[in-house]
Amino acid sequence: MAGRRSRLTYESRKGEMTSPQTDTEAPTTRERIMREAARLFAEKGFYGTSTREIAAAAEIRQPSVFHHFPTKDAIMLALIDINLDEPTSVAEREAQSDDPAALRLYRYLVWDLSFICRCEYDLTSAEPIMSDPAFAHHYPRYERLVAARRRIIKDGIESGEFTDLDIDLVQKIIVWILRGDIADCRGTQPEDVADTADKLASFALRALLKDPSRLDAIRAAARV
Amino acid sequence: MAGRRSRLTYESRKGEMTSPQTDTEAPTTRERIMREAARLFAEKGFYGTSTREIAAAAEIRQPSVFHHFPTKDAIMLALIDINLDEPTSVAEREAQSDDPAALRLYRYLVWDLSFICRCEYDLTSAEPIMSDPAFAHHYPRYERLVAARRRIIKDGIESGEFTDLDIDLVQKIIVWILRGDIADCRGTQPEDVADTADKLASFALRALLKDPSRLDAIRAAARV
DNA sequence: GTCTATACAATGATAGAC
DNA sequence: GTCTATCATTGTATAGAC
Repeated sequence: MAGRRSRLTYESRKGEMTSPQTDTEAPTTRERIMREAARLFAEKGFYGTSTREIAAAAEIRQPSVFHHFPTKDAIMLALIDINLDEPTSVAEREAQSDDPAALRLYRYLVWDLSFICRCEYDLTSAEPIMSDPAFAHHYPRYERLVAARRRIIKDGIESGEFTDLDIDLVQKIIVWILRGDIADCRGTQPEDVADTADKLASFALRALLKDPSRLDAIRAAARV
Repeated sequence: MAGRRSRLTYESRKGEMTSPQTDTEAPTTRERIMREAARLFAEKGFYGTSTREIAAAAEIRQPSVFHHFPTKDAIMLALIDINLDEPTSVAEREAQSDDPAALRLYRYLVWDLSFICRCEYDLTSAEPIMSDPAFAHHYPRYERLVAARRRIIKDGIESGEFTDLDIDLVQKIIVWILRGDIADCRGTQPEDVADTADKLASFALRALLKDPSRLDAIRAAARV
């Protein structure tokens, strides 16, 4: 049921999304530019990748890139959008839920970790660029995602489900795990995605839960 | 005793090190170049930082940089050295120890997390550059550090101290925490360093330990 | 050891034909 | 929508005076 709902949300948004995701149609030039740019940004960084390399990988000439994106920055911005839009929406929904915090955190983590690996664009470069002064305009958007995650952790500590740890430190570790997984999952098979997401989310919850034996019940509850 | 020993190792090495660390002497031009380069690499990436910017920050002219380093790459290589040399040495020593794996992992983590924050060069850029094909020559050196950490985790799982988790996944998470702390600790006060290192190492061990109530005993044993 | 001057390749972006 | 041709700028690195 939960899976069904998120799938519908997904489908209904597809028209306005920049990604074809599971479509079988041939990718448009714009999509090819984004895909190859994301791959190259992940490998050599945003500044280390030239528009000529992107064009070559997308099999067009360098000036043609600028027909689809006004600047090189705009390609990065499109990737940042993908990296922030849906994850923020899901995190905010979980932040407002009345379920136990441990269940909400587990659900969010599994969803985000899966999203990361299923996304056809390599988002490795999109996370660390948020610390780049040149892209500082997007701090406020990122802060919404941070605030939603923080809320869930805070609820868990206040309800006594989680050990009384430093909220911001826990928040940081969660971001590091998400970023690490982004950088790590390039090319992972769809089979392993759900399994890895479960293992990573379980690791975090085992460290957080005052009673780690609750973990299996939480995992079972999330599968409903 | 352990603290004394590592301090002596430290001091005896100082002559051949590129870093003045706790010295009160004015930094040499070479040190200033490395410090400012490290700071700028962390902010805008290796490729996003020009030798002109580095020179300006170090208060010299751009060609003067090339009197101290043959190429721009060589500045990065000097930072990679600092990021790998001592941590590998400490990890390999702990890998060969006969102490319980949980204690060895905790000790290594606290040492490395403290090293990261106490290092006067911002090593943020040195870790991810290991995935950059242009710096692939250093894979073998990095692999030694990875192997030593892996050994400790493996020992802990085989001895039954740790939950039976995927070794490589645990290894990855530990790297993510170390990298995250590197990127996070720029400008942290020396007071917080030991406390943050303990909290991060404790988080990892709480997730790993089959019996989390052992954590406080481990922390106490490491303080001897 | 630092400087000025400069070589020369690579960069992001534009103009205008097709 | 893609191309060729090109521009202004910035990049790393060198030569040689002081």
